[in-house]
Amino acid sequence: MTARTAAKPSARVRLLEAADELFYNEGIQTVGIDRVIEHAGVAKASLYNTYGSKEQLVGAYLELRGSRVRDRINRVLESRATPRERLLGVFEAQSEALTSSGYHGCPFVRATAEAPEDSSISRIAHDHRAWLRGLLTGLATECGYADPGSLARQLHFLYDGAANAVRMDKDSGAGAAAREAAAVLLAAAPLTEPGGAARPAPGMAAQTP
Amino acid sequence: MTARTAAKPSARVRLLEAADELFYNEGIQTVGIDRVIEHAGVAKASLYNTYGSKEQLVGAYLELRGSRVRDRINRVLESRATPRERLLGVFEAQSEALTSSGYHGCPFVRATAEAPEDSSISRIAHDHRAWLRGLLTGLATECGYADPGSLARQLHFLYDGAANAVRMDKDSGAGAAAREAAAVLLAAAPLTEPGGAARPAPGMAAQTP
DNA sequence: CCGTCACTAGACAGATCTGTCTAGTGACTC
DNA sequence: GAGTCACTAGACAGATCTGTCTAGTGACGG
Repeated sequence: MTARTAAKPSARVRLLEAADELFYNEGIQTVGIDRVIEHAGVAKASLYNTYGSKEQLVGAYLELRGSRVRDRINRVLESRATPRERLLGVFEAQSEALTSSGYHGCPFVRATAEAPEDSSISRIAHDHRAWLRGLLTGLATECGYADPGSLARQLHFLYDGAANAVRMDKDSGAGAAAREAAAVLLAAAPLTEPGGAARPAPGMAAQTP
Repeated sequence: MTARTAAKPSARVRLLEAADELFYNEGIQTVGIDRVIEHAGVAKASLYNTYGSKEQLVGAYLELRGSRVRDRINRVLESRATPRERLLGVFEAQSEALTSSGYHGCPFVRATAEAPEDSSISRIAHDHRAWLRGLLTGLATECGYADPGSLARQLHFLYDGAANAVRMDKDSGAGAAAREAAAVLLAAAPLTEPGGAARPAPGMAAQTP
């Protein structure tokens, strides 16, 4: 419904674009409604007619960010053949985003830092993180790792750590460095033994069984 | 100067304690001055006489948090003999903090997320991060790793990722998991070859030389 | 006894924020 | 031509925030 065929974007779209730009670049609490409507070139009543409240606009902004990230990762994974290449492909997709100009850290981490513990922001962030965690765990399972959950968790640390380093240390090579570290973890993680003993992980092994 | 011998803490101390508790638990922007002075049991004029502004009180809060973290790490490292044990000791010190009740993520990450890009908050966070990065790099150098800077960077990803997972996923075992991942990276990283060829890293090796 | 010092209690100013409400405009359809 | 729909412009209310200012209190030292 409400399909716009013409060239001029609707107030809803312009508001979302303005919110995306301002909330991501400057933070959610520090950007007021007036800034958003001014940047969108839209009346204040349009915002409250379409989104209802600032909180719901913030929710729409985060959903947009999340879907972009998921699309980007899925797009990269389509061109990867093996599960191992796809696991590393997650980090390559992230590197694309991290090295693009204007990257200022994970929008979910930043929004959650500004929000109360149990807000709708936390819920959206949690859903997105669960999606990524599930993706990593599934791929690790396909690879035949003995403990795909633990491996996915460690890979997730690298993923988050790299995003954080770009924001806090202006370390633009963090994505590539995280990919290298991920490759090391993949090479070292123990596989399930089908018949005999697959290579049993250098370093320390075996959780308490 | 201004040493208080008696039992009742000064307004300065009570303010800092209240700021520490409220800013860390609820965020900086969302906690107003009135909440802080009420919680400290102190008059508003006392705050502005001692700290001058909210921003400076926030700075004092972050300095306090940072010094506590550094003290905790240094204390653990004193009981570790080898450089490798000390590197892992950093993660063990972090695990202590991460599993203590009331941990809500890295205060620097959260404060930076709320602050403009170039504020005093960012400066304090940057200094603390540089300290940790330097510590990791120095220990990696002592261990004899061929590229201590890269290894320290990857360990830092794990460190930040674990803290983030505790906050965003309520993953209370993240600290221990990060320590295990760190051990794997340590075992796999190439050492400098003194005479012949030291074990040359499984997985992929060698940056473009 | 008197001055100093650290502090309290709270009114106040000025700014800013979210959200509501009124009035009106332009395009499109029946 | 009339009605509907999406939208604009901006005043307004009510709350909240930082920071200032006045007036006063109690302890302590010389």
